Amino acid sequence: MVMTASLKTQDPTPPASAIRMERRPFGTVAIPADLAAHGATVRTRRGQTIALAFDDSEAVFVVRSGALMLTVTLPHGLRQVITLLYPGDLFRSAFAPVDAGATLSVVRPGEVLRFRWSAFAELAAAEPKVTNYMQNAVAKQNARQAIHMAAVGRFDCQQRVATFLLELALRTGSPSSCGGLIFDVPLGRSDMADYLGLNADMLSRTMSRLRASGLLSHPERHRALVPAIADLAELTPAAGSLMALHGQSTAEVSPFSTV
Amino acid sequence: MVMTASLKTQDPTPPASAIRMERRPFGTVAIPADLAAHGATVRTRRGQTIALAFDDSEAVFVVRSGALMLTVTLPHGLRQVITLLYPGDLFRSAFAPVDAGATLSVVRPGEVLRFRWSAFAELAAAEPKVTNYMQNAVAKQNARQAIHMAAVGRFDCQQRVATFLLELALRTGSPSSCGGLIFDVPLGRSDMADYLGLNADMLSRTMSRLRASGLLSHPERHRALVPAIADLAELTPAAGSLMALHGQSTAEVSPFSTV
DNA sequence: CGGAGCGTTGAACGACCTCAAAAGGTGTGG
DNA sequence: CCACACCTTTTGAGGTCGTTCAACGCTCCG
Repeated sequence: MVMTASLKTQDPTPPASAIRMERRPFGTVAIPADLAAHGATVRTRRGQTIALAFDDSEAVFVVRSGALMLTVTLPHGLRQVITLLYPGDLFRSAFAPVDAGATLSVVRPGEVLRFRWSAFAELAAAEPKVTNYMQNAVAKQNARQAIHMAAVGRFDCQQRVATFLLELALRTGSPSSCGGLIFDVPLGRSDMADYLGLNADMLSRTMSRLRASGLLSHPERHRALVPAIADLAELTPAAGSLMALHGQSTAEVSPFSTV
Repeated sequence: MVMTASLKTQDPTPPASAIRMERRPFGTVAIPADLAAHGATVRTRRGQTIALAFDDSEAVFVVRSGALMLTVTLPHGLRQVITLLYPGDLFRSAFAPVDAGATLSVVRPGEVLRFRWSAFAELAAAEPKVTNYMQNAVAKQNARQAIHMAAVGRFDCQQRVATFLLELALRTGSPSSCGGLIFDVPLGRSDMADYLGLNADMLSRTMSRLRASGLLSHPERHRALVPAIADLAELTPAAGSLMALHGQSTAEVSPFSTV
C-alpha cells in the first residue's frame, strides 16, 4: 500500500526496544481504499505532537496503526488525557477544544492518514463508503468514551485500573503461550494516571497490588500479561459493557440495524 | 406557575418568528428547515425516558428546545450522567453504550426532532446543509465534552461546581434586572452530582458555601442568579476555555476555517 | 561513574464519602 | 384549605480513600 512517509524527521537511532518491536505496530485495521488513496500517510514517532491545524485549516486523522492520545492542559498544571485513538479511529481537529490547551500526541508509533477537513468532507460527499466509515467510527468512539466517562466519574482507583487493563486486553490483546492475554501498555504511568483521573503514586500502588494478587504481570517493559481475564473482569463494574463494545468485530456499531 | 413551562400547543413554526419574551422553554435555536421538515416533532415532558431505538432501528435526535441527559447505570448502583443535550444539539442513538445501561431522558420539557437513522443519513446525503449541521454539532459537542471530562477527572469539588454553573450561565443565562446573570438549573441535586462525579451531599455543601460567599443565589427553585460572573470564573481553571467555547455564537465551531 | 527520567513505596494529611437525621418542598385526598 | 405522606435537599459527625511530599531503586545514556 501507500508506505511513503510524507513527514520524515531525522531518525538516527530509535531506542533498542523500538527496533525489537517488530510485532504489528500496535494493531492494524481495515480502512476503506478511498480513504487510504486520498489521504497523506504520516509516520508517527513516539512522543511526537501532531499539529491540529494543517496549513491553517482543520484536519481529519485516521489512525492506521499505532496509537494517539488527546490531552487537555488547563491552568494550575491540571492535565487530563481525554481519549486514546487506536487503529481505525477517526479524529477531526474540531473535536478538540483548542482553547483548553488540547494537544494530540503519539503514544505508540505507527501510521496516520491525514486529510484537510474540506477535502475530507468533499470525499465523504462523493463516496458513501467514506461517510459511512466516518459516522460509524465517530459513533463507536462516542459510545466508548461514555464508558470511560463513567469510569473516571464514578469508579474507585482499583476499578479504574482494572477497567483500563481490561479495555486494553480486549482491544489489543493476543493469547499468550502460557495462557491468558498479553498486550501492549501504550501509556507510561504518568499518562495513564492522567487518563484515569488519578495520580501516578496511587496508580503505581494499585498496579503493585494487582501484581501481588497474581492478576497481572509485566513480562517486559510496556507490556502486560493477564493470566485470567475473568478475574480481572470481576474487579470492574464495566466488564460487561466493555465486552459488548470491544469483543465484537469492527463491523457493527450498535445493536440496532444499520443502513 | 414557575414549574409549568410553556407546554401549551404551539405551532411548529420556526422559532425565530415566535420568540416570546417570557420563559421560553429553555432556549431555542435555529435548525435547518430541511431538518425540521423531515423530522417527527416530539414534545418532551420532564422525567420522560426517550427510547433510543425507534421501530427497532437506530435514531437521531435534534434538540429544538428543552434539555436532555444521557446517563449510564452500571452494576453496584453506579450512575453517571454522561452529557447534557441543549437546544441545537444532535444525538445519534449509536453514541450511547446501550450495554452499559444507557438511557436518554428529559430534564427540561421542550421539543425534540426525531429521525430514523437511515432516513437521516439519506437526508444528509441529499442536503449538504444537513450534513454540515450534523458535523458541526457533533464537533462542538465533542469539544465541550472534552472539557467536561477534564473537569470530572481533575477538578476538586468546588471547581467542578463552579465549572458547571459557569457553563450554564454562559449557555442559557440572561442578564438579570439587578445585574449579573440568571439562568435555569436543569438538573436536581442528585442528577447534578451524577453529572459532576460527586455525591449529592458534598454538592449540596459546596453550593451552600458558594451561596454563603454571595457568589450565587436562588431567586426561585430551579433557577440560579450569579451576581458577578467574573468572580465565579475565578474558581474554575476551565473558565477561559468555557468562555471561548460558549461565548461565541453557534456559527463557528473552531478557530480554523471551515468549509 | 554520575545524572536524568521514570516507577515504586511509605507516612501524614485532608478531601470526599457514608451514614443518619432534620428541614423544606410537592402532591394527594379528605 | 388542611393534613398527611413522600421526596428532595440540607447539615453534621466520623471514617475512608486518595493525595501530597519525600525518599529510594531502577534503567538508560552521557
